[in-house]
Amino acid sequence: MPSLVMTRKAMASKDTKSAIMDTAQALIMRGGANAMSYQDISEAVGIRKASIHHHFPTKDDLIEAVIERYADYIFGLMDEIFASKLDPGAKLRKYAALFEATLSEGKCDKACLFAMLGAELSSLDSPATARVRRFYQDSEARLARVLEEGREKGQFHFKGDARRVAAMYFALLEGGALIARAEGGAKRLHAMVEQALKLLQE
Amino acid sequence: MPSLVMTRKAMASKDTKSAIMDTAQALIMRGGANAMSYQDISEAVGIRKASIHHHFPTKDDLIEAVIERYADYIFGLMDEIFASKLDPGAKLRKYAALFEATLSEGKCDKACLFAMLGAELSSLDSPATARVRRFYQDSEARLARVLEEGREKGQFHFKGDARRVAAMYFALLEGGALIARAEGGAKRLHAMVEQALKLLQE
DNA sequence: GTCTATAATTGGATAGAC
DNA sequence: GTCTATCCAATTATAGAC
Repeated sequence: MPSLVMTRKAMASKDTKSAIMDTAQALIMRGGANAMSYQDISEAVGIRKASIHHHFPTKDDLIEAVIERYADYIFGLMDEIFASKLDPGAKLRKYAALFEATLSEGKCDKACLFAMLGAELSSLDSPATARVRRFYQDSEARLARVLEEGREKGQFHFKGDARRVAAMYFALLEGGALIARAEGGAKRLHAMVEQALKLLQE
Repeated sequence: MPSLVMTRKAMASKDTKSAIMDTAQALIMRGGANAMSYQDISEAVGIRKASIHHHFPTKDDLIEAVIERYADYIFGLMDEIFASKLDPGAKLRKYAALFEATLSEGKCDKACLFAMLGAELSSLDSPATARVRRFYQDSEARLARVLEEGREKGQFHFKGDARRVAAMYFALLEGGALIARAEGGAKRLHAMVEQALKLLQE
């Protein structure tokens, strides 16, 4: 079941650098960048704090590397789903399923990396801030295309700019995952998504 | 213009304790609890770090006090809006306007306190975690009542459980505020809200 | 209730041996 | 590329004078 986290196979720590990034990513998705420390990573990966600095001189370097890799991974998945032969509704569901699957993994404690960083925007350096902004833009642009496609095919019924509906759906997923983490988990998020799609399709 | 932040009048630091809480709340709404320190508060309020400990022995005590006060304040506003003579659609808009106004204040850097804490759930102590959960539940329960009212009056058109739609609308607001902070601000969040209401009303 | 002073810990980061 | 050792700054928190 694909999720926002790379699969075991894809993340199977081939090298130390990847292992560090995998751990950092998991920690950020759990508690945010401010709650992620070199000490935590050190213990999880099994190397010393100083060794991490060899791969990522500063914490901002590490965050940036994780961000970049995550964005590439997500947009890869998104493009695959959205370019498929599925009908528009199924595409939106499959995309949402990534968020749901992330909540299902482990202890239901991970949300989208960019939802976490969005909350911590004020502590991020300016390249990271810009990257977060771009992730939101690019996600919404892709969603807007699928929504427009669905409207043209008569599957979705809404008035106005598809980009607005895209922004709505995206905010629902990012916010919904954060909220569902507190209670209900994947099932709860799924219910929100289905409700939104019902409104779009009737 | 009322927002999620207490108005100047209501928060005008009558006493040091309130001033500390006001500052702590603002800092959490900006960058989260992990990014809020006694040092920051000390500088903003104009007292020494040690003095803060006299009012709030531990950081968790401070967070809990802020949480409790904030929840009371928000539910006070919500109940006032939802008990008014406004039609259901107007009630939902007025509630959303609180989130929008929060983004408009100052540097567009504040989101709902509980959106921030939701992201940092894993670093919170268990009373705080429980309080976050309850805030989500209680918010959704109130929204569900208004949605049901709107459906009965024929203003809203949706199928299924009103609580699901409530969860959707709430997630949209909490997530939308986080995202709109990165770009677009209040106007952007407003567009998402209007789009959601359009889907509900047509 | 506020201050000075200080403890105890942790965080990010560097130098240099192996 | 990893380690030990160390540094410096920032936190949370306490003790005790005023």
